[in-house]
Amino acid sequence: MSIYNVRMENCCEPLCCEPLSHDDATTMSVKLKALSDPTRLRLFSLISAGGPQCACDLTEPLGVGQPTVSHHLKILQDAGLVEREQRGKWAFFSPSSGALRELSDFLDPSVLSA
Amino acid sequence: MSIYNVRMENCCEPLCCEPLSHDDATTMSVKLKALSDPTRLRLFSLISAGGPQCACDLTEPLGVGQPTVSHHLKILQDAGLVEREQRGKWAFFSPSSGALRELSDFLDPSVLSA
DNA sequence: TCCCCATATCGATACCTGTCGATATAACAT
DNA sequence: ATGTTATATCGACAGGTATCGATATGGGGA
Repeated sequence: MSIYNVRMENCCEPLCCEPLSHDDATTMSVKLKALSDPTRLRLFSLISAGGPQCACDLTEPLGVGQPTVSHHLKILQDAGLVEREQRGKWAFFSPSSGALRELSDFLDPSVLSA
Repeated sequence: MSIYNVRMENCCEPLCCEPLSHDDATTMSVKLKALSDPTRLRLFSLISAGGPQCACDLTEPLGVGQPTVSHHLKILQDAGLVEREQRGKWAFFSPSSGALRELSDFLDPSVLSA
C-alpha cells in the first residue's frame, strides 16, 4: 500500500502522481488501448449494462460482422476487461468490474487534492 | 443531471450503465486513444506529476526524438488532456485535470453498486 | 539584420489495426 | 454418423500510427 490510497490490485501509482515507468506504462496502455476503439466501447457497454451478453446478440446492435465481434471480444478478454463462459454452443460474456475499477482509479486525479 | 451522479461536463453516461451511442463512443475513444500509447502515458505522467513541463526537458527522460515528443504532445493537446503555453521560445505544458476527471468518472463502475 | 535555439511540420518507412469473406472448429440435435 | 448452428481463426486489404531525419518556423539576443 503506497502513500496514495491505491488498491492492492493496481499495477502502479495513479497517472497524475509520479512519472510512470516504461513497464507500467506498457501494462496500462494495453488496457486503455482495449477501450480506445468505438466498437469495443459499445461492445463493453452492451455487456456491462446487463443487456445481451450472448455473442450471438451482439452482432446486430453493433452493425459489424460476426468475425469482427469475435475479434473485439478477444481483445477485451485478453485485456482482462471481460470474462467468457461457454454455455452449450453459446459464448456468454460478462464484465470483470475489477479491471474497470483499476483503470478508473489509475486515471483518478482526486489524489492530488487530497 | 442524470439519475447517475454524473458531472455536467461529462459527455455521456458511465460506460458500465447503459449502451453507448455511436457518437458518444467515438468521442470517448478519442480521449482514451490519446492515453493508450506507452510513450504518451509517460509523457502525461511527467507533465502531471509536477516534473519538467518544458518540452525541451521531456525528450531525454522518454528516450525518443524531439519530433516524436512534439507529435505526442499535439495528440494530447488535441484530446484536451494537456494545455500549451508559450513562454519566450519555450513551450510549457500543463495537465487539464478536468479531462482526467471526466475519463475517470466515465470508467467508474461504482455507480452500479450505489 | 543575422544568427541561434526551441519547437513544429514534412516525407518516408515499418508496423499495427479494423474490417470483411471464407473456412475451420466445437457443441449440440436428430 | 451426419447435419446444423455458434463461434473462432485465417488471409487479405485499406487505413492508421509511431518513429525518424531533414527542414521550416518563430522568438530572442547580439
